[in-house]
Amino acid sequence: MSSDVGSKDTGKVDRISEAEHAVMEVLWERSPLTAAEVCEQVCGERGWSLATVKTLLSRLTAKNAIAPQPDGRRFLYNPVIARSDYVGGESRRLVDRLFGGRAASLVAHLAEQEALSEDDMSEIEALLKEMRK
Amino acid sequence: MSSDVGSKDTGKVDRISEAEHAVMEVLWERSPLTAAEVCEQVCGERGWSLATVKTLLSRLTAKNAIAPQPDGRRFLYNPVIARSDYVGGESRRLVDRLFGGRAASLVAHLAEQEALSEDDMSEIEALLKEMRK
DNA sequence: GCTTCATGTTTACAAACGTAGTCGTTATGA
DNA sequence: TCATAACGACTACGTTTGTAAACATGAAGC
Repeated sequence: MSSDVGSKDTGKVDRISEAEHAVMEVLWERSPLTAAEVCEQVCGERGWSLATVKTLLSRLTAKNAIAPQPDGRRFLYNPVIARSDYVGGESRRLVDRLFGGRAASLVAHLAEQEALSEDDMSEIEALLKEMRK
Repeated sequence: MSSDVGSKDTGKVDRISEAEHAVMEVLWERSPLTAAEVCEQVCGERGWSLATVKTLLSRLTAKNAIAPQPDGRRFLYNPVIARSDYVGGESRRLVDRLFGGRAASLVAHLAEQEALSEDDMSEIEALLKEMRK
């Protein structure tokens, strides 16, 4: 599949930038989509032009984050990496970088900063209780 | 206090990049420090030259993240922004961007990904219990 | 057939970033 | 007094990112 011997096609995905991430969110929400359809979802919100979306789709394709599937004249774009993988990776990066890899420290910090509402806390407690057994 | 009328000195701090953050960590650990001293702490670890550290210190100063305090021929650098503020900001950004602002979702995700050890979970539970009343 | 529209590809360009070298100046030891 | 080392300031340069225009090409209506 997709031979092309000699091209560097490690299955490894590059880091996704902020703008690129906005496009990924659209595709995670619903896919496959055309460039125009992606634009419909984000161009308004971010004040982008279709050209911008096209560029981002190209870059994401180059980064192996999405896969263009030919559909006549155009392409339909599909996410290649799962949202949960991305989210997990980013979360881990943050925890590693800022909390020495200790996830509990992150929660502690959020709690101290009052970043956690009473509801959040109950929810987390319930979650943990569930996890535990 | 640092009059200098006319210069754009909003107390607002710019976003700190990854490399810059490494320097901040050193200064948060101990300060004030000279450029050479900062280098002693990170140049080995990151394979940087002293020149690189000097550049980063300049940029951080321009971003109002640190404040150079004259000491004869040289400067001693101090963090201006608190580590907890930075950490809080970054955490919030992540939660907003990836979890729709719901911190509990982040914790849920970490839990599902087995990113939380048994110890982490106990620790968090204890923390929450403490917080609650 | 020819104009027009949609679409991917190429090129552009400024700002931010990572990484570092050079320059000018002053303290300092010989 | 003179060479040298230590510093901050300035300059440099390739890459990534944000944002988009120009271009080529094929589809589609007229």
